[in-house]
Amino acid sequence: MQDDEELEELVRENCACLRARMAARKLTRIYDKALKPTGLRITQFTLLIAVKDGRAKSVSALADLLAMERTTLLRNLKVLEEAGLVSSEPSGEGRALSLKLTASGKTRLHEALPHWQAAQRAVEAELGDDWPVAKSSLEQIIRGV
Amino acid sequence: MQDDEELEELVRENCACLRARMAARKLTRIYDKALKPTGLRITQFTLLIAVKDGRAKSVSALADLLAMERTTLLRNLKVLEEAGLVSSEPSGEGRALSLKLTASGKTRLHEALPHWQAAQRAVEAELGDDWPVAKSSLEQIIRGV
DNA sequence: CCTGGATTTGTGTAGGTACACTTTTTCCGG
DNA sequence: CCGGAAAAAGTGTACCTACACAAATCCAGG
Repeated sequence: MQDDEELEELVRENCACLRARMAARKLTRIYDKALKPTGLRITQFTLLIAVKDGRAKSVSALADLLAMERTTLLRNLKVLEEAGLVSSEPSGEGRALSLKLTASGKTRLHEALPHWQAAQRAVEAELGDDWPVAKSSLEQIIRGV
Repeated sequence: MQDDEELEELVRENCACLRARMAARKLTRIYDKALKPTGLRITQFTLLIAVKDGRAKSVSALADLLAMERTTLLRNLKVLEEAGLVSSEPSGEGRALSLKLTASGKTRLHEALPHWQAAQRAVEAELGDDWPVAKSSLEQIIRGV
């Protein structure tokens, strides 16, 4: 048991979770702003891409792929379904659902891609040579922890 | 169309925002779980520490310090006030509010510190020598972007 | 056939996030 | 002194996040 003041200082100077959340907030604002003209948010945008990709055979599998709690994904998908961008139907395998983009979803995704690219380029330019290092660090956290 | 496929691949393999959000989600689940017995979440915990520290002279200044949108911070503070852990009153300087921990807030923070430390140690152990690098990367994103 | 465990999807509740817009207060130049 | 710019706090709406709990479906052993 050490001094509380010291521990609090340690939290301020070292907390991995605080730092990750701060970084996520900053980046989310940047990407959301860039995607604004398309009416999509970065979460919805990446979700559309993950659904189109189709390598996840169920909502549960997709949640794992996105390091997202399953029920969170369910709520996020609901928004996209109500917007007519994604459709879901029984896949025939177990109780799993099959997800796919609607025509409207494909169009919106197509329109959004350049806006994403602009944000991504701005971020990479800002970070310069440190971006590959940062990317690798983030992926290690995602995989490892 | 083929161009789009390539861009979508780029999003999956490279998006800074997606990676930051995934990392934040993973870490948040770990820290929230560790803090569970205290009834605090990691956001509330770090907010208590930031308030106790007292180097922010207003809610707006505190928001900047935490890379958080001002109105988000307002809502998060409201939860802590209703829980009786934080109190706010006019500071006398401009329209700014003065924030401070209640006795109850100090107690809860004291109880939570060891739980935070356990989570932090686990994460640092998992990342090993890469933790300093990851930390530095996150801080660069927070500052730079 | 059928039951019990494993897998998957769904709901209730609660908190975290932020944009657009508004309201309140202060401060300062004329 | 006064009127407007600047700064700070507050509200409406909508979406993101996740735990606890429940319901539906499938599959293997009896």
